[in-house]
Amino acid sequence: MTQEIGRRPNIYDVASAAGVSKSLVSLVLRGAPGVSPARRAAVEEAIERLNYRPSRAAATLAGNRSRTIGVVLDDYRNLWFVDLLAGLHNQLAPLGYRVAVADPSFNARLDRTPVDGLMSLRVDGIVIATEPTEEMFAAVDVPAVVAGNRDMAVPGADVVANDDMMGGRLATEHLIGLGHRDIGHVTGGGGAARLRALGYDAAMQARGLRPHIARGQGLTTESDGYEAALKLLDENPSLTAIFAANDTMALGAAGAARDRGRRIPEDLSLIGYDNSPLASANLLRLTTIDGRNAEVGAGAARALLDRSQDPATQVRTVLVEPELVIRTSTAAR
Amino acid sequence: MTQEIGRRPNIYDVASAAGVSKSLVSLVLRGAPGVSPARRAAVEEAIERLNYRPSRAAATLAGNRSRTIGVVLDDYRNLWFVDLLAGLHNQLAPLGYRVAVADPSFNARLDRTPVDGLMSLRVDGIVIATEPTEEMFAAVDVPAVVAGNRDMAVPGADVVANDDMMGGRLATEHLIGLGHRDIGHVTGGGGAARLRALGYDAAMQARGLRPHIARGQGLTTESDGYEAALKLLDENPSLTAIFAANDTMALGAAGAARDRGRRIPEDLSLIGYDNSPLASANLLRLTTIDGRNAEVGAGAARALLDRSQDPATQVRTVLVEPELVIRTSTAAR
DNA sequence: TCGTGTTTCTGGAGCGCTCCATTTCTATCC
DNA sequence: GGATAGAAATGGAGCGCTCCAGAAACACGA
Repeated sequence: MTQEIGRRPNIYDVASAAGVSKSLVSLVLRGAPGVSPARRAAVEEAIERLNYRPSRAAATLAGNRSRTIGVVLDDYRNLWFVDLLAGLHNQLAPLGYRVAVADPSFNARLDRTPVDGLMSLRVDGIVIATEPTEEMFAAVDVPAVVAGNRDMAVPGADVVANDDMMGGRLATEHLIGLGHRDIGHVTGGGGAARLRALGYDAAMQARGLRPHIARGQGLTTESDGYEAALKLLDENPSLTAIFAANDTMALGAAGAARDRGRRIPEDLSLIGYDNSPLASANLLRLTTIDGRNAEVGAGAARALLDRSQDPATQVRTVLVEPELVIRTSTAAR
Repeated sequence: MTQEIGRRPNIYDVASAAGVSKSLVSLVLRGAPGVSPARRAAVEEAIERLNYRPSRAAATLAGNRSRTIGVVLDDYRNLWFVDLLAGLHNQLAPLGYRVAVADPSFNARLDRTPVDGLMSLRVDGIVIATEPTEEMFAAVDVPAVVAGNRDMAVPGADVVANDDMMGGRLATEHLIGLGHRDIGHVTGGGGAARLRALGYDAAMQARGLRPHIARGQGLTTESDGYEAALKLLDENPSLTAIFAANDTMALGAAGAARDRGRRIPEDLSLIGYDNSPLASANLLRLTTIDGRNAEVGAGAARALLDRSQDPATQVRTVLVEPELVIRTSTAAR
């Protein structure tokens, strides 16, 4: 009650306002069991009245853990991460964990990678939702999961991803099933794209069809998709279908088709990958592969929690089965 | 050097490894001036050797500030925030500030809004990049800026936004300049959309043209744009141009045009707003208004810094002038 | 009433830094 | 060489919590 003005209330102020000890306030804040309803209510009332906000810095320092999971993203423009985050959050929030997002621009002084920044935050686990590098893992001493990318094996890190190769096969077989024989593939940089291309190739070979693969200058952006699709259409005018390594590239491919006077799906079937918000847009109504990223996120969360319980558990690779989502960008030949 | 194994190194470990005091290590960590090059190098070498990562929790607690700016986002799918974040980051990073992103799902136990979570982080300033609510500001006692939205006046918060009304006028005048007279507008929920609609209306009235405005069920998503554009096209078949309140809605409108057999730009000119990554996609090549969100982000950063220097400065509203970006989705009538 | 076990509550120590007042070192000039 | 000023480096206090061992309160049967 002797709280000076101008100072933020702390746990002691709440305690004396509620007539309990600071430890009891701490228990209420953490939602611990074994607190009598009467006192819990008194503390909550005091929190409300004083407009108290707990200090996460103090909680992290004292508890030696932050109850936070760090996620490393690469590019906000590729929307596949949206479901990933949702899946992570849904699993983690009920257990009192928060999610902190770091992107590559996150780097501060003396940080080499975004992972360093997360380690400074003392996150209790890390989800790498981008192409991992050796460097990133140099300093990680908390459970780590690589999500959405099983190309690079990172020592000690679990992997949760959708089965990109299977997805590539699924997409290609869908086109073959529609009667297409001249099917091109637009690929890009990175491990996921490589696996999807492998799936495409396997499906084509299995039917004795000749694969046509093209990629752009960059990684997997819209303009890379545009560029690669143009190449494909110009070099193989008989192409009747294109499988793009992701929805963003499929958007680029759709642009290329338009510029070459090919209507979708009448003259050219187009299939993407990710089932991102873009794919459901009315302009595209893109048939795509749903990598079930919310599942991937949930799996990453579970892997992290399991490993923080028992750090010695064998490193696992969890593959989520992708699903074909049929819209109207693909049609029978 | 007597660092127990298994324990994370702290500032004392670094100090004794480098043969200096913990205070000197702290100075090096913060990049403070007045440290001799020799000792700085020794400390940095020790940091490297011990693989030391500073604890942000301890730094925040001891310094009573986090050197972090919190940003409240609403929807990752609307990509206008990408440039906003970049602008913020560019201004803030050189000064040693970091950016922490909170979205509405951020809410933890006892948090009413994402702002509460940021206050618990002890952020030094807050950028609201979504529709602000009264509730959000109840507990804010750090400098706050509303970015990209000047509809709702929040007591004590600066506002940095692009001039949505002027942008709406710009877009409409561009269409009028191309010879269009029957111009529809696709709008949505929220203050920015309202102002853009006002600009549209003003420009139409100024030329004695009759405005046609439609909106969808929801806010400003692709499907809202689709729905509203269909309404517009069906009710006013003579329409030759549509101005959509943002690029995402313009994508929806493009879908509606396609479904009604209207080619863009031959049969229908289409203009969006935001100059988001979507607008530059080859399929759309969307003429749009660039709200210069990087500028808005930079302005928000400056406002925050100014106000943290002098909390008493008059509340300001900074309007960034939007620019017309002409691509190929608009054409002369 | 007392003892015993269980639930609920408490005070002290300490997490790893920053800040600040003070001390130590270095350079310069007479 | 000694005085002085400025630059560089230091040690102590304290930020607001969590954790833990133990105390207090309560429940219930003998």
